[in-house]
Amino acid sequence: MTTADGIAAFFARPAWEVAPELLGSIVSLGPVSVELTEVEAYAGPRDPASHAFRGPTPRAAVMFGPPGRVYVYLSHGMHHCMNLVCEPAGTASAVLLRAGRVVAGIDEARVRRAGAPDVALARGPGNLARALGVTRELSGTTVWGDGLSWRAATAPQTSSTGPRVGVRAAADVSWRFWVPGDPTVSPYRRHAKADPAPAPEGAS
DNA sequence: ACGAAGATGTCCT
DNA sequence: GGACATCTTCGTC
Repeated sequence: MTTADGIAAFFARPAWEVAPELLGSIVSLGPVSVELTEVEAYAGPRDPASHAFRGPTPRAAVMFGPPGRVYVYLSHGMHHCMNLVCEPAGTASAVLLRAGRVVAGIDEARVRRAGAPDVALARGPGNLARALGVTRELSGTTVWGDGLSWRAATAPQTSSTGPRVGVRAAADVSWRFWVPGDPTVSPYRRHAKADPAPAPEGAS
């Protein structure tokens, strides 16, 4: 899994399949490395919550490209969010990196996230990108080579699943995956205008 | 050209 | 649980 071809093959599958296997893997940029503890899958044109839902717009075009690249977008005008592109070129899907634990370069991460406790340095997609130093300029680059790098998990992680955070459409598709009980995982927040959550089984 | 919504984070009550 | 900052993106006119 260390060659470019091997990494590309790993990502050349549907995002919902890749996503849980990303838990425990490590993304690095410069001095900072983050071990992923929470991710979300987005399935492209078939997924109303995906930026690729309406086809290859300028912003979403990267997701229609080859796997193993990064898709970075600006959320609410201030937060960068980082995704890893899945599936072969022509098919769009991606995994949003929602949270992780800083395992290298923690001094630099503390500077970038001044005031945050260590467990929160990379908690939430905007904070993860900030701790890592990821900006839109990296969108379209691969996770191998000089800039970003990625290393597979050394052992499979147990994962919990649940609805994705902050999405209005397809609010209850269980494509969020996280390491159960890990303090670096972000809290669940439902979109204010999402359909009401389904009633729990047995509720009246 | 215009405007509404947004894969968020933080602070407030 | 709710408000709001902030500005890009994209659909619509």
